[in-house]
Amino acid sequence: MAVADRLHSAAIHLLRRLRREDATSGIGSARLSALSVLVFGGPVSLGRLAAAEQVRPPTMSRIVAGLERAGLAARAGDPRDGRQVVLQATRAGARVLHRGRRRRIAALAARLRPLAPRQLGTLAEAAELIERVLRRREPSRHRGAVAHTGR
Amino acid sequence: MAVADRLHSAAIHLLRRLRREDATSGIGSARLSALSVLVFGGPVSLGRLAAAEQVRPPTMSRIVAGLERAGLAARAGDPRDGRQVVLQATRAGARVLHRGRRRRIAALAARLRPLAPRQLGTLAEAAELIERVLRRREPSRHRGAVAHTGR
DNA sequence: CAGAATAGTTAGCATGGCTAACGATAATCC
DNA sequence: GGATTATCGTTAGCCATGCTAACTATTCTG
Repeated sequence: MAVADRLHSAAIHLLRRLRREDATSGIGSARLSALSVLVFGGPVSLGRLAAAEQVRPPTMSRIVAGLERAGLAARAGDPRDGRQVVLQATRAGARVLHRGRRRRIAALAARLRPLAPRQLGTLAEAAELIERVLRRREPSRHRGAVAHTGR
Repeated sequence: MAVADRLHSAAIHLLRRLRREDATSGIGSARLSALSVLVFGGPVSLGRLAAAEQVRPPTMSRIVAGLERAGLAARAGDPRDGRQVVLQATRAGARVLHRGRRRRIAALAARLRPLAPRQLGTLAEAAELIERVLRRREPSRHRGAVAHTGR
């Protein structure tokens, strides 16, 4: 479908551009995204965080290691289950998250500024449509433990 | 700006959903994206391709090396300018592109299917707007006569 | 013709995906 | 209770993709 294709390309290029803001904020996109789950969702185990971010546990293990090294998140053992690790954002983590997010949004907003109100409306409507279709259940899949409605 | 925020989130969620499809296509998203420029846009120099893909020349150099190694694109010297390299998709490249794209956007297309034609039009227009604003020069940067390889 | 500008490449670093293999802990099954 | 099995996370090692700095080769310019 041509629309799916163009939308796909546009999303790739959009996020690729915003990556540059990440570089100046000193935190990569995977860390920023995981951190946002911790800040807005509260403490969670590593496995659940990996599932929420749709990555494998080893990947999340390394992302968390980076966050910990930077003092943005902390690990704690679960007293009831010694295998699990409970992750939580630190105060500095919350601060950095909000700052990085603002920076990305500001960069995008600057580019949208020359658009006409009608065009902005089109973008807003498109964003709404995208979120809506993504919220639907996976086509031709079981109604299992998917959840992850996004943030 | 609220629109920027919503668009940002929508793009993140969209690509996160599609990331899994990448793995099965046998070609990474950067290569797929660059290859698509070659297939649909025809022969082009490396620098222009890098600009179109919003990455730096060394990055594109390596992406092209991968495409070449896989037999999906070919380099040729520009007879008029010995510094430039002209890139072109091979037949195999075009074949792989179409197959990969189909696979990559299959999930998205399935999700868009229930939308009304007018809504699909909104999404197409939004994609076009995004690509356009991304191609503008950086706002609030000094306007040297650089033009950055133009477009 | 000498020097500046331009196009690509190479080298090296960081991030972020993955699988396979390995503990360590918990749950289950005689 | 002890052996087996299942689950959780980490480690090791692979590959892709971003970047800057520094280099070569070519072209343009003064």
